[in-house]
Amino acid sequence: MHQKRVTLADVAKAAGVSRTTASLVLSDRGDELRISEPVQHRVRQVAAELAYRPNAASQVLRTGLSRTFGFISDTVATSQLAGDMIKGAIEGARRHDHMLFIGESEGSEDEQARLIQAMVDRQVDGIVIASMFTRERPVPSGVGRPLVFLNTIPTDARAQVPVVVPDEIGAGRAAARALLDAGHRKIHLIGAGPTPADVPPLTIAGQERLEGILQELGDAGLKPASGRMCTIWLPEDGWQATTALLESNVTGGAILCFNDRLALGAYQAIQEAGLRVPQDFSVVSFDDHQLASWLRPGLTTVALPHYELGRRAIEALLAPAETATGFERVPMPLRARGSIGAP
Amino acid sequence: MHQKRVTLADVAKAAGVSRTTASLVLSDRGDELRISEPVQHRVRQVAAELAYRPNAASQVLRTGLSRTFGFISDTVATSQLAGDMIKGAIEGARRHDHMLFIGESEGSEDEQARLIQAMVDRQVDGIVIASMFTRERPVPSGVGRPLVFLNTIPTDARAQVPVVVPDEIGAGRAAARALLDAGHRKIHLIGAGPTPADVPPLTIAGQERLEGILQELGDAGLKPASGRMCTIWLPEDGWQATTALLESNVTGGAILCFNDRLALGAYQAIQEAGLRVPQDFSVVSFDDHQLASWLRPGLTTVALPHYELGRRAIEALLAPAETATGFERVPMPLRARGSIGAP
DNA sequence: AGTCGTTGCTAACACGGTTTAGCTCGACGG
DNA sequence: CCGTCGAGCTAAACCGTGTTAGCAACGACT
Repeated sequence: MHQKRVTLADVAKAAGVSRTTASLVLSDRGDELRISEPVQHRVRQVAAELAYRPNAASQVLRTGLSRTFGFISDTVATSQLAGDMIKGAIEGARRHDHMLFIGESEGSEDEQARLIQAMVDRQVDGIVIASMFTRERPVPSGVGRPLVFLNTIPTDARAQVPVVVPDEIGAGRAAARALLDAGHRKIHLIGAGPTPADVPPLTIAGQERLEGILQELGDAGLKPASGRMCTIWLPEDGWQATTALLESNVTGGAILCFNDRLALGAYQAIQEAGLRVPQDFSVVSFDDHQLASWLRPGLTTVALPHYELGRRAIEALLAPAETATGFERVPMPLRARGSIGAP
Repeated sequence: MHQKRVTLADVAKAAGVSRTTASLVLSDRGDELRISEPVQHRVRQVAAELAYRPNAASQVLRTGLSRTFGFISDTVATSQLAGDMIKGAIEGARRHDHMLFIGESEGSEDEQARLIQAMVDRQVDGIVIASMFTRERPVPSGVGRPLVFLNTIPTDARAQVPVVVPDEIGAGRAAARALLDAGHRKIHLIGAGPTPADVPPLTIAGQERLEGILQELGDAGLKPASGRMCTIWLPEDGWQATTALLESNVTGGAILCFNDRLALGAYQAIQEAGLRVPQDFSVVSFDDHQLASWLRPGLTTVALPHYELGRRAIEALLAPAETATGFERVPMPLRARGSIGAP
């Protein structure tokens, strides 16, 4: 049972003014439209006493603005990464006094279209289309609302959609630099490399991380000591690649993994071989998964700024349409822990 | 700029009927109110041709129903657990053709009240109040919409709120039974115990898991071989407790950890002592964190059914008010992996 | 022939706000 | 004494749908 809500008409009646006046006062246009101070005060007081709350549906209907955003991701669950991204989006929305609709397309274009439709029906003020792993996707057409791609690159380069992505190239450089700074010259790659062609398909993150790594090593006149491409980046794959590395008579040096899960596998392989991090091998990776701080020693990793990504995507929705095009690359900060030692 | 939407009036005009007729046909009340078949057909066809979509704001205003739920959690980010719970809630909402608002209170009652207010303003059809770790909380008053507590217990027991929680007692029994079935008699607890009083404050999960464990052991005429309470359940704490256990001259047996993170710490301590899972120690725990499948050997754990929890909370919102009271305990299934061996 | 019931549709109001156009009244200038 | 102007407020239209009451036409029955 909904107890009956207090309406604007109730407030107006109790304050002895017209609905118009009450509306003007409560939307802070009282001065602009010359409502006297005493009347304004009375209206506000009555509204507070009655605990008046405007009916959002009615405001949406009239103004076309819902103070609501939509956030569609392809997968929410695969990683807690998503959680942080959503958290950032919620915070971004909150700052602008908006609420957030959330939806999950599970990678299906049809389901995504359905969600966009449902959101547009509800007059959202903008939609963020997010992916949990960086990849290319077509831009949905005819949405009629501001759109932002998050962690996703439009297939059609001409499409005028603002894009927010992590700076993976910078991250690659940062990871390599961390090892170089510690004095390492023999750097083994786990997950991709050693040449730019050795990258798992469809993953832009892998491609760009490798690009950054090769740049930074190149600047120091170096190349990777070795590289092992993994099609999938789970701990098991990291374990296999690292075990293979150890069996090739490598007993020390630096290992650069393309994500934290591969690094977990590397830790396991190193420990099972009776070797130690960081005394025998220095390890560095990407993502800053929760896991990284749990390992012994703590894993040094270049963090995916999920919270920032979510927040900035919402901000991008609100940018004026002219500004709102082109890429925003969010920096990926290095989280130094205990996994890097001297060579 | 929004291109102008097609309205019901446009459809009616194009089909040569009144708005009323169009409305009746499109809300499937045409037969009931005797609109002839040819007219119905024409209206539907025209609506499809014009890609007519009803304006949700207007429907909400008229009917008071928004086909929208709210989901408020105290923390989204701490764990990917939240991700699955949200995923379940989204799926539950989708099944009933609803959208989901999401909000995060960060544990603040004020912020929670603000979110509830904003959602009620938007005429949500119900609100789920979720917590990421089971605990007690007061029931917000005067919401005027269906409410469900998820993973949270009302402080005031008389409060008539449906509650959806995981069956932690059953989980405790299942974990203990898994070890008993493998033949273990010496079972060491990490995180809580050995007596019911040895539980970290404010955690209902800990209390109930312990209760289940003690019940199951009691049924077999046993007591825990030892127990170490940890105020916080991070890997570091599990490592310390397990290291202490190993230093007390225990060189084998079964370890029952109160969550997967503690179990990670246990793995680390065992490996650093030169011992092995499951040859020297069998390990079992709770949660089924992503981590559990990544460890070597895979960690046997009793899963928190986050997805189910989220889904059922939404279902509970839709249950008729009379039914909608009391607890629903969602079973926690055992995920058997490789961490249990013979004694 | 008049009454009644049925079929097939529509006029008009309601929902709760925002916004535009305009009304009233007193002061003031000519 | 009349016209003008600004201050301070309000009537009424509007957003797009759902819903109630009822109208016109027509055949059936008394």
